[in-house]
Amino acid sequence: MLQNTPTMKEIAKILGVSVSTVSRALQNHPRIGSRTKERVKKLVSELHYEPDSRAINFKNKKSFHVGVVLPSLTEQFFSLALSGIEETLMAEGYSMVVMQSKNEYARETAAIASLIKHGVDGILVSLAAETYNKSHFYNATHQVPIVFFDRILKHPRYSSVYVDLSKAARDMTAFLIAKGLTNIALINGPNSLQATDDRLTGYVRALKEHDVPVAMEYIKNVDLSMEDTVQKVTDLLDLPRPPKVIMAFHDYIALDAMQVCKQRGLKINQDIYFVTFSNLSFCSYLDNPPIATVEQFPTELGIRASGLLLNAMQHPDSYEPSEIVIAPELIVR
Amino acid sequence: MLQNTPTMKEIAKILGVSVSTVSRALQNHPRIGSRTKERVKKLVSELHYEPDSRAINFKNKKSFHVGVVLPSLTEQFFSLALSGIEETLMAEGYSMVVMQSKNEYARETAAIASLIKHGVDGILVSLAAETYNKSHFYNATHQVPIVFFDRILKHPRYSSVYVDLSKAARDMTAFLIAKGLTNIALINGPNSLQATDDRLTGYVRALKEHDVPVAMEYIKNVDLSMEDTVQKVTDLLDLPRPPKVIMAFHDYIALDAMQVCKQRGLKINQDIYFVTFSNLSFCSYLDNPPIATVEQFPTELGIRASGLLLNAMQHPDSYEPSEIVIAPELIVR
DNA sequence: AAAATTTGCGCAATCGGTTGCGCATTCTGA
DNA sequence: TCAGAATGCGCAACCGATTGCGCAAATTTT
Repeated sequence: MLQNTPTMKEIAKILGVSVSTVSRALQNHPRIGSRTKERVKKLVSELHYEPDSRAINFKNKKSFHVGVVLPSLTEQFFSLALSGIEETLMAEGYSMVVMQSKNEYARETAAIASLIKHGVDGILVSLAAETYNKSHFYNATHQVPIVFFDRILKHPRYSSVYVDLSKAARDMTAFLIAKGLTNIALINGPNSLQATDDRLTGYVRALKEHDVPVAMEYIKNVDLSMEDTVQKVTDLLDLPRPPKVIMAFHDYIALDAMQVCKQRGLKINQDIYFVTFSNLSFCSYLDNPPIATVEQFPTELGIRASGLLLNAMQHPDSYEPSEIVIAPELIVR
Repeated sequence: MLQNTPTMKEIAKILGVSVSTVSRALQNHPRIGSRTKERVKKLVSELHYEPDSRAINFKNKKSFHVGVVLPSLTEQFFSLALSGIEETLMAEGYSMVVMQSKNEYARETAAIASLIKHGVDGILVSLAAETYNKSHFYNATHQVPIVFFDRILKHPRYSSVYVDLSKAARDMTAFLIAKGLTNIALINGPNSLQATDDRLTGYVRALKEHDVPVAMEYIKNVDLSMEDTVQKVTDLLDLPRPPKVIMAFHDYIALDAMQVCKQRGLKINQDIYFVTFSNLSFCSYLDNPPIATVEQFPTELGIRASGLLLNAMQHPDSYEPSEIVIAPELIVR
């Protein structure tokens, strides 16, 4: 059923010319006669000849493929980033090989190895939550340039693009304090991520700047399971002086937390308030959405990261790792 | 900064053996002495030698890449399908090159052409809403096997995997009638999609089976813009006998439709009911979610489609196009 | 009409591996 | 001790395209 396209050799044989003539005819080389060019082109289109891209990539030592490794394909944040990446790469003739780590260290390592094996020209990575050991990147870097985005690896050797979450947390906290809401709990992400640090830093800084005491019992880290979220929220609500606001690092965490609150008879946006760090579209459809959130511009993140990588791939000699920090935007609903 | 790995030639020269010996030593060929094998492997690991995948792919006439073309990366349905595809392909050593058509014909054509150029071994496609002309697939098929999923192209030449939406619509309609809700409006998708036909067929069939008259003014098609949805819902509500239920082909369409209803003072799940065809996770967080929906098993869809494609790629000679129909599941909340 | 160009095309190397075949050398058995 | 087998390794072709160089014929120049 699948007929394979002919090779240049076959074209050449039929026409009684050499392979090099066919090659040059197709490139409109000036030293090939116009009569010959026409004959070649005619036969090429008749036989639906297509050059073997594998052969060309081999010769050129390029594949025009970029690997993308991210925690999850189904999280809207990464989908949006991926969409930006795809558009940017397509415009430059590159295509995108996508793998998900599912936040597992083993998968991430396997993905990087697989990408290298498949011969990508560069890699974009957003780290898995589980990744403590980073040695797989140090090896991979021998082969191709790597750019980190969002969940980055701070290291002078790598380029990275990320959102200033410290500022986001600081602005958000300041906003809440200004509204008179000072009992702010922070439900933060896994400690392995730089972003978790950053949010905490911004939160603490804002509290101190406004002379609000930092209550350690208000600061929780959750893994990404629903059970853990339920547990931590329960802990918070059971405190002698429960928080008036819950600052959740992710919209889905906030949604789960809201369920817990509702079950305990608390009215959202009345007895307790929520704010989050990811401005996911569907939250605007909720009857009682979080009162404020942070726009992190995921698509922009993807675009900028691909831009850095394209630059690294196209000018490998002059490539120097760099860092792009995107300013978050506080959104009050 | 990026040091390139040595080639076999260099390894061979250092060791004073031939390239073929190095190659065979790395493959544990029985005719190579164990002493030599060790020397080769030692040097190989010292120099961090990695075989050039482009050379190997070239020789093997395989790239172990599969192209995936879908309307959007940011729609949860396709994200889930993509996730299933990724897992299935990874398990077999294939990786996935993703491109989005954004429902545009031109982008879809360009994507297919680009994938062929990049030398993928097979392609998975979910059609763009705008795609009326399908000739780009007929050409591509000369090169590699193509499998359609969800938004399929019915043609004996192609394999396809899709959900039986006719049955879904029929079951859903029957469920509503059984609840005594007979004034059912259908907000359907673009006419270019097979799924749109199927939903209409199932809807009409169920109505007829239960002797409910089919009201043409209850049947609307929307493009994927919010404005159009608002317009069509307004039209429905302005009817002398407005519908009691709105059956929306997509959750986001339902959400937009709900907003219109709310603005007109209608109470969701009281004055008017909603049902949808896509069981997106966040709807369960709504205070008044659609009373029923259809699980379409998008991940399963992706898995099955990749399975068919893997089979086609691994056994190209015995490959015969086939069709997999997945049964939808009615979910009553 | 001879010399200098220009035009048209083929030869062969190359990219980095894989693999069939053949040639030594060593080992085995009678 | 000597044929036959087993072992260890190299030569060279090959995958499909690109490209520098060279050679001959046609064309232009003097």
